[in-house]
Amino acid sequence: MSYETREIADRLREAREAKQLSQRELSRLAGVPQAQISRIESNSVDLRLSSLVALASALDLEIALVPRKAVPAVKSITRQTTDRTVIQPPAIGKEMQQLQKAIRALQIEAPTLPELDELRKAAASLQRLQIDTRYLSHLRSLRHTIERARSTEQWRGIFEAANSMRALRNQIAHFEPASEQRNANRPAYSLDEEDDDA
Amino acid sequence: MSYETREIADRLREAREAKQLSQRELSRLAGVPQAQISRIESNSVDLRLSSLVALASALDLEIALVPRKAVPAVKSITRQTTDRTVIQPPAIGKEMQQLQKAIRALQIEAPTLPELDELRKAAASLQRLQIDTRYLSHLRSLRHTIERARSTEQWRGIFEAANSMRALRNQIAHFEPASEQRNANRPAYSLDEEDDDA
DNA sequence: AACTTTGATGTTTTTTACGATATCACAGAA
DNA sequence: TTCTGTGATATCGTAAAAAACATCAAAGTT
Repeated sequence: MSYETREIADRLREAREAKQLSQRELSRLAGVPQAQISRIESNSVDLRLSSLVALASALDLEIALVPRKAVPAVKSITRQTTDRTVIQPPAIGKEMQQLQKAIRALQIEAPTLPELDELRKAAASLQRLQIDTRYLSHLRSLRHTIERARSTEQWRGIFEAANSMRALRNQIAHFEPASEQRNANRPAYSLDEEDDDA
Repeated sequence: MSYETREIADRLREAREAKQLSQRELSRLAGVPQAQISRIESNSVDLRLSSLVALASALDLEIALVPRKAVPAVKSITRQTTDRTVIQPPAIGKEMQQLQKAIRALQIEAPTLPELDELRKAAASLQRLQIDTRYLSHLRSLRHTIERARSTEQWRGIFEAANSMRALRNQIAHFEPASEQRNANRPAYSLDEEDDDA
């Protein structure tokens, strides 16, 4: 496809990756088949507006028709508002991903669990800090706690996990105060979900 | 079609009308059949991205994927940048439309005429002022001059018309200085060209 | 090594936009 | 009135996207 559509395709992929979603997950959220998403992102189809809207809105984006003159200003605003994600060391990034995955799995299994929200918030809040690799084992055991709780259906474990996670967050925030509020101007949301679909 | 696409369709129509283009003219510019434009504006098709891009770019618009959070800011910018046109008294509006039509006709007949650009600029500049109905006859005779020049191919008439138009503009700007740059709250539409395609 | 996830690609069938063309009613202007 | 431009529709054939599968190789995890 043409060059103007390329940018749109790229923006979609970036947005998806920024939200740490796989094509399949996005597919579920947007109701667009994964195969189609792959083709769209590689700019090999002339997609219909309905598909674009579905994907965009699943990614918290909106389609705007902007006067050419306003494009630079809009880009600047967009950049400002765009996820400024804390970049974690690779090992930490991976582990956080696993952790999110565990939480998602839990959510599927026990969607009504009230502690679940706590857990998600704590994870989101943790995600916003720069985490040193020395906390890797903490994260891992945190995840194990969650997984164990899930498999045994001992929901108390979730409660404990949420507590430990908050404690960890506070500890990191305390020892590494510089990294907190690194994004002073904008709240931004790095990887938190804020609102998952149910 | 759905509700989110409605807005896009509306934006397209607004942009077209703000540029004083008929569906057929836009059709020519964008290479999209008039019938299709009608369907699109009435939101009765799920148009392909390529069509959207074609129309948008003919209308000097660009498609942007904006984070939800940034939407208000972007709207504000867009509004700011959007041609805010003066709302003329009906009679003046009609006459200005006729005048634009005459210029367009001329453009088709003698596209290479160098005075034509002058003429267009003068008309655009005039358009930006609030024109009192007492200038109606001026406008009308201005138009007649242009039409006569066109039919007789006496291109000198164009030159004169451009001059008179500039003079008229200055006179109005002088007697009605308050109305200049009176960008009311409503962008509305009305008439403005700002920059045409070449 | 066995297993899972991810993104890409292929196939088939169904749906739909698109382009071309032709009207049509309506509104203005001559 | 007559003529012209406008926007909305209708029909038809073609092309293409979309949906629903199924794989598959690569990379990662356990």
